[in-house]
Amino acid sequence: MFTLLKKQGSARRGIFSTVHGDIQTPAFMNVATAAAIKGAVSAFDLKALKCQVMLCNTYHLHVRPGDDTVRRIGGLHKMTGWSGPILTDSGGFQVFSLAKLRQIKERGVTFKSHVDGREIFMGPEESMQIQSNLGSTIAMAFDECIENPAEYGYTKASCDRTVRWLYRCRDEMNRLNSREDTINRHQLLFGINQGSTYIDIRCEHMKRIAELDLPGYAIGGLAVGEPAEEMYAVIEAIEPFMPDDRPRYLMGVGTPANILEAVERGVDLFDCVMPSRNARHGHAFTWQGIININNAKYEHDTSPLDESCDCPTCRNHSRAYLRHLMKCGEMLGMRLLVMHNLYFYNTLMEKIRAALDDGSFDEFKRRQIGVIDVRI
RNA sequence: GGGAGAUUUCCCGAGUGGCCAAAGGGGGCAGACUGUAAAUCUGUUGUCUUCGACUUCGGUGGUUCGAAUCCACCAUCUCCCA
Repeated sequence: MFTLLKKQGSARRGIFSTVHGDIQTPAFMNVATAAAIKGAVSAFDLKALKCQVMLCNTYHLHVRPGDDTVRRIGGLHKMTGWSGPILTDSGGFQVFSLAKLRQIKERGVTFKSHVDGREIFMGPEESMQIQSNLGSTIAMAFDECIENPAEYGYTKASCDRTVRWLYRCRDEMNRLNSREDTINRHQLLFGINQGSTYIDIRCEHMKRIAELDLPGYAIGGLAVGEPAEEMYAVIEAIEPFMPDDRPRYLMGVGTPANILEAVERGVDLFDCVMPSRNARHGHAFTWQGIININNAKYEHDTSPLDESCDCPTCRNHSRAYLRHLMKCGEMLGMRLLVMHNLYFYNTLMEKIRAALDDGSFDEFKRRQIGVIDVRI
C-alpha cells in the first residue's frame, strides 16, 4: 500500500494508496475537526487548494451530530462531499486537551462533553466503533497524548497502557472490518508512538507497536510545549525503529520549519490547525514570511498576500481588501485567508515532493528555513 | 413663554468633594496560537524628559487645603406644559 519512491538521506518520497485514492507523500492533511474546515471552506474548495487528505475528529463527531447519525447519512465521505482519503483522529488528543474534563482508567477515558457537560466514555473499542461508523479511510489508534512535561514513571505506565490499548484497537477494527454492514471494510489502523521526551521510552514503545505490523505509524505527543530541538531529537531517535515500508505521520505538526525538519528526518504525513486557525486570526503564510493582515501597514496595500501565489485569494484580492474584511469581521475575510494558508501548506508539500524527486531537498530546505517561518 | 433633565477621555457609558488619568463596553494598535472546548485569548489605548510630572470630564468665574463631582452665569441638546 505504501510505495517508497525515493530517499534523500532519511527524507522520503512516496505514494500511499488507499481505497479513496493515492496520497503523494510527504503530504499535509487538512484539518476539518467537526467535518468542516473552519472558516467556511467546503470540500469542493479543497480540490482547488491541492488538498489530498482531510482529517476529522472522532470525539467531536461522536458528541455532535453523533457517529450513529453520520453512519445513517452514509458516512463522512457522503456527509462532507469529500471523496478523497479521510483520516479520523481517535480522540486521544482530547484526552490531553480536555484534561480538566476527563478521567483515565485501564478500560478507557471518561470525558465531560465540552458541549453539554454530559459524561462520555471512550476506550479503544468505542473509538474504533465510532471511527468505523464515520467510515474514514484511516483510523487512528486510541492513545493518551501525554502532557508536557511528564513524569518518567507516569510516562512509562501510560505507554504500557497505550500498547495494550493498541492491541484492543486492532482486534476491534478487525472485527468491525469483517462485518457486512461496515461502511469502509478496508479501514486502516495507524498506531501511535508516545513517550514524552524520554528517548528510551519512545524507542521501546516504537519497537513494541511496530510488532503489530500496522499499515502506518504516527508520532504523537510532540509539539505540546517542548522546544523544537527536543521534538527533532525524538523523531531522529525513533526513526530507525519505524518500519521503512509504512507511512510515518507526525501528529499535529506544525510550522513550515517544523515540517521541513521532520521531512528531513523521515516523516511522510502531517496535520496541523495552524494554517486554518491562524488564518482566522489574520495571519497569512507567504514565501517571504508570515504577515498579520490586521496590521495598519496593509490598509492601502493593493498587492496580493503573496505575488507568487496562485491561490484563488491571491489571484483575486488585495491585502487592503482582506484587511478590511478582517477588520469588519466579515466571514469572507476568514474564508479567503484560510484558503490561502491551506493552499500555501499544500503547495509547500508539493514543492518538497518536487525537490525530493530531483534530489534538491537539502537545498530547498536551506533556502526556506528562516524565511517562510519568520514574521515580517 | 413656563418647567424638568442632560453635556465625561476616539464613541457609548459609569463616576456626585480626596483612594480619578477617571469603571465597563465598543473601536483603534499590537501580540499569542502546533492530532481545534479557539471567527479565540492576552496586552495596550491623554501627554511627556513615563517607578515621576503635566494637562483633561461643554465654557467662564467662584467655594474649598483639595472639584469630573458643590455654586453662579453663559452655550448647546432632549423632554414636558402652553
